[in-house]
Amino acid sequence: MSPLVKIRSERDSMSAVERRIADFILENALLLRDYSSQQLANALGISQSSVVKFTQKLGFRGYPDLKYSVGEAIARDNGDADNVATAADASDDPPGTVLWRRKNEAEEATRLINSRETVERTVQAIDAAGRSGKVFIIGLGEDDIYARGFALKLSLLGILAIYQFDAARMAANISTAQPGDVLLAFSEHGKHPGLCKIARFFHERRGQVITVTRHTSNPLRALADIALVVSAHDDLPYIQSLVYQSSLQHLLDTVFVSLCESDDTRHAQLVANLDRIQQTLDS
Amino acid sequence: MSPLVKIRSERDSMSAVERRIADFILENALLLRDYSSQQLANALGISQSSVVKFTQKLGFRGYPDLKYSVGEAIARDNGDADNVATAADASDDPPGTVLWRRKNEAEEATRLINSRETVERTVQAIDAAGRSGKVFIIGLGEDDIYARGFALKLSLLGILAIYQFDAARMAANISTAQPGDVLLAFSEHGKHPGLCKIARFFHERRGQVITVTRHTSNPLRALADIALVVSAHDDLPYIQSLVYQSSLQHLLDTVFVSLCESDDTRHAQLVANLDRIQQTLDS
DNA sequence: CGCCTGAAGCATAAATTATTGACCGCGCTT
DNA sequence: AAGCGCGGTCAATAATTTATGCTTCAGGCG
Repeated sequence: MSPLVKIRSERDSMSAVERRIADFILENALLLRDYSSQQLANALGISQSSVVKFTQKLGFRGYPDLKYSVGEAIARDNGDADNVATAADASDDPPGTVLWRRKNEAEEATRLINSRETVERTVQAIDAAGRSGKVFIIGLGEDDIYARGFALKLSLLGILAIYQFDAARMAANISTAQPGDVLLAFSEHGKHPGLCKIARFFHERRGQVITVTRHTSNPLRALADIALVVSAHDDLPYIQSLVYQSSLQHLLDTVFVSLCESDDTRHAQLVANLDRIQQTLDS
Repeated sequence: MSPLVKIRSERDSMSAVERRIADFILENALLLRDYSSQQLANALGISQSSVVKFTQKLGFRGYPDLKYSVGEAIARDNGDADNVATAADASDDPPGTVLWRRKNEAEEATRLINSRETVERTVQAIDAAGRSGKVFIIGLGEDDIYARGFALKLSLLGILAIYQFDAARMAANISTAQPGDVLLAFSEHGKHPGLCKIARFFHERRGQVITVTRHTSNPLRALADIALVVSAHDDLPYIQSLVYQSSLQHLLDTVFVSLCESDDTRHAQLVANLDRIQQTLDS
């Protein structure tokens, strides 16, 4: 039980000195952290032993025990209140805190708009393609590095991933596509005509098209069998760009983790690959 | 800030004994209530003074202060224990929620260990180099895409950034370095001898060396004029890797945003560049 | 190889906490 | 009214706990 509640409940049956101690603790619980039993006694003009006896009467092992309990109680009551409070006056936050909040909002929003089912279907499609076929990946503009990063990760899982950042070359690659293969197309605004053309072409060859775009209605997304979407907003364009990228990254990471955990073989292969890379790098 | 997060974040840069203390506290935070510094020392077979020094290094006033803080942290976590519990086994979280929590912890820890001052100095060094000199950027292994992404961003700000992912070529580039130039070296584990050699060489040419590594003590970091550090942990290696990357990204974003906001000219240039790119892509 | 730095322990000082025993005032009994 | 018991308080002190200074040792570097 909360020590503060306990103190209040017993207050009525206390002696005068004890009651003064009780009142002091109830009123200054926050300050207690910095008080030793001696200091508390001085503050009230009483002896230190009275303080200790007070705590023992209440059933604590001693003064430090009471102090610890009061600390817990305050923390519980405040819950995350003080986080919120300190968060409000942002001036002396560690650097990056504001940005971090923006990112969190966007990542959360992104999580909410991609249903479990969408993610699941994505994972299954890539998994299936990885077993018997190929995964084509294309990302234009700023998305290219994320596309490329994802392609690298897939290859760590033993999935054949073909990455291109050039629409024309990708068109050539795609002519080798088989039914069951997957095309992952990244485009923030989904407006690139070349990319749309590729998606259509891929679709004709009976491949599954997965698009990754901003959460707007856009031509590319309209062509998708599965559409992953990213939410990210900020008034400042350069912040918005960072926020978009981190949400995109998080979405991809989510898919990747699902993929890892969908299958023990893949998982084992990944761990082995990571180890190997680590050793190569450190040498 | 939560002492447990703090302990985790600093764990990497600790000595063996300190790390054992850290692990013990992280694993047995609940038992801490009943441990004096001496008992804790006995449990680990180390000296009591090591325990006290450990707490002081972390910025606490002493052992009781740490203990009190841990008590608060536990209480906060348990405070809404029912909420947490129901949320946890409600497996109908949106996908990616667990990963997101991991990332958040790591990003928070990373924010804590890079002081405002460190970030400021980094920004100023890059800013100065951007005006009258060059910024060299090298990233090996998995860090390369982050190094490259950062180089691209700098160039959007009108800062001359020279990116390489190859130690040998970078060595050649560096021979053109002038005093006042900056070298940004990325390496998760900071153990690559070639990179260290480059950093030393660069230092001789009176350039500022900024390193970005995991928050361990490592040879590369030791050579730095300014050391940015990343904290990231998870039991599963592939999760840890994702978490590391997102913390790294966030750190870089933080620096980038500071850079943007340090100067109106740069800011304007950036906005113009972003617009231009956008139009090019959508066409 | 010698120097330096930092980590860890030992011994000890300082502080905090817990207990003891004495004193006081109050109410109750005789 | 005097004596007695009792709870409450305190000063003194014992016990425990925490903090610090000093020494030693090991690893890195010139």
